[in-house]
Amino acid sequence: MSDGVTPGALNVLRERGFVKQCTDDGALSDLLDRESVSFYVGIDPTGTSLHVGHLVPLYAMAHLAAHGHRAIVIVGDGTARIGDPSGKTEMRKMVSLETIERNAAAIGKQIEAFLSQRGHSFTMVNNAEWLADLKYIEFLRDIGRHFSVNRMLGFETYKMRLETGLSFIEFNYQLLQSYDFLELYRRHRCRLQIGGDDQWGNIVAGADLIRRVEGAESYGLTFPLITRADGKKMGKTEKGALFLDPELVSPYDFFQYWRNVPDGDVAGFFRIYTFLPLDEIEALCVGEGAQLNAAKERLALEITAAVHGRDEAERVRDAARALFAGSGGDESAVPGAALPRADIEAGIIAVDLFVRSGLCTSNGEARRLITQGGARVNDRRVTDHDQVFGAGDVVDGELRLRAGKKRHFRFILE
RNA sequence: GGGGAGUUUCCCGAGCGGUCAAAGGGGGCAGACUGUAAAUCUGUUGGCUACGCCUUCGAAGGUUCGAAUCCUUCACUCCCCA
Repeated sequence: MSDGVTPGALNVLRERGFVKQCTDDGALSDLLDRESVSFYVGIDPTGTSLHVGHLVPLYAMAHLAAHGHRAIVIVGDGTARIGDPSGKTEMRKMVSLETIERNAAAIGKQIEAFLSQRGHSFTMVNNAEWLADLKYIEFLRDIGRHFSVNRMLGFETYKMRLETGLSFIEFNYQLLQSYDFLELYRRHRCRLQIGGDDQWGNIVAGADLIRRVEGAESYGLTFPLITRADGKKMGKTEKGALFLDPELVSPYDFFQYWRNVPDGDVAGFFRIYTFLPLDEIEALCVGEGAQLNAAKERLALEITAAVHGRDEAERVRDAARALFAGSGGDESAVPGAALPRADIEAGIIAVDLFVRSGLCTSNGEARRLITQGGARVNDRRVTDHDQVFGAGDVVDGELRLRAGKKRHFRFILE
């Protein structure tokens, strides 16, 4: 019996909708109730920032940590050099070593920021530690012999790739990930691996390997693939993925993404992407119409707080309110940029203004926006492409642009 | 190694010597409606110093007054045979 363990961890995950598949529900539940368990999740360092897709494992980690279990994260340095074919229809691009290292460091920081907010910590390991110096012959003899090609070919992920082509290097990914699990078991007594459902095959293979080599039980648990009620891709915006890095996606835009989620997703997203107690979630989501709309604001607030901090979340929430409800509150969190005083005094025509703000990507687009009546400056519709804005249009040191109903931008005079 | 099919604008997918910035669908954007939702309807959707010009149809050359469309070479993908 270890100290600090709160029972019911698996149950919490299940109730909140984190569990898609589990290798042995009962046994894992018992284990988690009995002792502090080291568990791991692997994250591919394919970019400089995590995106909302990574939020599910992050929340799962936080829940498990809250129950006294210890998180290990592999930002797959060694495996990233191969690329996991699971769920992919095409071979993944290989990335350079330096890129991987830089990405891994950035991602580590984000995980750290997320977990530390709730007082949790985690261990980050680099699987290059044991993968880099593997000897091929030894690996084949000690590890490879436990894998049946026949069985692997039966896995859905490989079957799919057999149609389109699967290179040998990718076919080995499962062995390496299994070996990771084994090494973590040896080094940290890691008994549980969690991951997306596309990882099921790899996770099970790892647990099998540990049983064969070490004669020990270990477990795997996968999360469901999160989809949206409207069929849009989760976390995808016009501009691309919804990243956690505020440099890539402003907290305001991050907030707005959740604020505009389809009705049918609200309750489910509350359970996965917030830490609110279930009864509170239920109470928030009972209504429809205006009530549900209000619940969305809360949803957006909570998620933004978990990622960017409470203060920032409230700031952007207030800004959004000011913009949409016209309550005239603090709008400082609305995305904007500085505008040199001299520029505005010289006068800027409408088209240029919108392009410069980034609200439109080309003059043509700006003209179209104006023609279609979607362009506003200081809440007045712009009707002429060449309308000139000058110092006299500056209100409270700002020029406020709007494209359509939802996209806002502030030019701040300096 | 041999034979066949293919690579088109954000995606899918027509086009097969001029009338092609390239049909249609999806997606995006805007308008109406609304709850900052969904559904629906309408418009729009390469760029520009804009009745004209420039860039785009895997890459590079060539034929032609003129090419996404024809020829040559290269790259990649898929299929069949070994």
